[in-house]
Amino acid sequence: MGRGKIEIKKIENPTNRQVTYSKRRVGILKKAKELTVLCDAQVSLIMFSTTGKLADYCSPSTDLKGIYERYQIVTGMDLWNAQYERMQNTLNHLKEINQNLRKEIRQRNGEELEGMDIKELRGLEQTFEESIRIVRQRKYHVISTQTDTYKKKLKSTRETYRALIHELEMKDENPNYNFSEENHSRVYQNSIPMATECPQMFSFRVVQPIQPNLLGLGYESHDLSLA
Amino acid sequence: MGRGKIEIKKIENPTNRQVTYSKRRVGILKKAKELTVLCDAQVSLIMFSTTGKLADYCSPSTDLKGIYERYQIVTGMDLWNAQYERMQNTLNHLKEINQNLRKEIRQRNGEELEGMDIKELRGLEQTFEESIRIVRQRKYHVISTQTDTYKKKLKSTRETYRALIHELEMKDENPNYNFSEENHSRVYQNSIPMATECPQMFSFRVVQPIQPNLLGLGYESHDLSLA
DNA sequence: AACTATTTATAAGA
DNA sequence: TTCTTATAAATAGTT
Repeated sequence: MGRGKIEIKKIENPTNRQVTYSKRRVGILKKAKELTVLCDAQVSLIMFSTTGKLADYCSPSTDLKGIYERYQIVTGMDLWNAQYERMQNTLNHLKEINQNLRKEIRQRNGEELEGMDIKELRGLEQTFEESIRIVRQRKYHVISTQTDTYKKKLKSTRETYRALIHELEMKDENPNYNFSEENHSRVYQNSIPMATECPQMFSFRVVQPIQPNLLGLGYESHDLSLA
Repeated sequence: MGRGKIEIKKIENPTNRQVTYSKRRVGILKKAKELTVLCDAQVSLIMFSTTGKLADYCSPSTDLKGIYERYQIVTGMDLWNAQYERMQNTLNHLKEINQNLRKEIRQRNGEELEGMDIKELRGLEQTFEESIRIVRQRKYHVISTQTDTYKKKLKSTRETYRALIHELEMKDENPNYNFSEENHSRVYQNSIPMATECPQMFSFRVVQPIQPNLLGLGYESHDLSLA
């Protein structure tokens, strides 16, 4: 339809191609609109030119999503649903795992014991016993480490103090006065309140029998009394 | 373009409308194909007639998914991504929760205690103590219930046995022989092995001091010795 | 972008 | 539906 008939194959001249695209784009859009109005049809038309420019039309009674969904229903073809369903499955699986983990935690909190028989209860009890043993071990380890650290700090402070006293002694150059061993002892005792610079420091005594329980269950008091 | 010019508005006669749709559908599909070939464009055309029949065309260089993805990129419009992203977020959130739950369980198993300070360790220990208390309580409850049940069964069995003996006595009609109270006792003792019909039955003794620990911590042995 | 000769699409009828 | 055909509409090549 024009001055001359054209063969339907790619127009090699880019300018020509672009011009033809512009003209025909308008034409097909008009056709799409007319089809929508005349025949009460739902139409979606999307075009990308070689240069990537988008032109589209969608009949006003619907939208792209609606068209696509209807397309899927009619064709049975699936563009996104597979992925969507896979995600949904993963989601449900994770939720299930979550439920089980929560239940496990609740049982470890001593809840939901109704369904368990004696064997299971004894197993749970033993798990707790083992856990409590490990936690206590760890606790003592932490305490020991901290106490050692503070002991070292204290020792260092004492040595610094002793050095200062010694220096003072030298500077005084008073040959008539000498620190006795006893005085030294007093000085060290006075230095003890400096430990308040380490507010977290504490000594502790463990209320524990000398002989460990021979049954190996070790149900002594594990409370720590702060000095 | 035809014998007469028509106004672009819905064709009310359904037959006419259907005929026009058929003709124009062919026309627009041809136009779409021509546009694709002549201008090297990417085209998607989807049409639903009033009767719901689908007709579509998609340029061979791509597919519907490709067209829609490109459409989304160009328009910035989002057809499914919002939902998709929401799911992805939920998924990640669930994964995170699961991680935390697993960590909690590991800590409750006495693993991963490295980062915890004394206060936290003491808290964990107390949780264990409480849990162990509840589990033991439950365990004793289950055992007591079972034992009661078996006691009742045993009592019932003894009564049945006694009744049978009594019946036998009557039928014998031997006035020279009577069961003494002593014999009765023996009979009951013999009946005890019948308890083996209840294989799960057991009596138990709790190794427990008469006086509870006054500190309220109750670290007695909670092992049960099966009789 | 406008023009216009021609081709193409299609409305109405069969 | 399909074919026919008169006519409207689209558009290729030109300006």
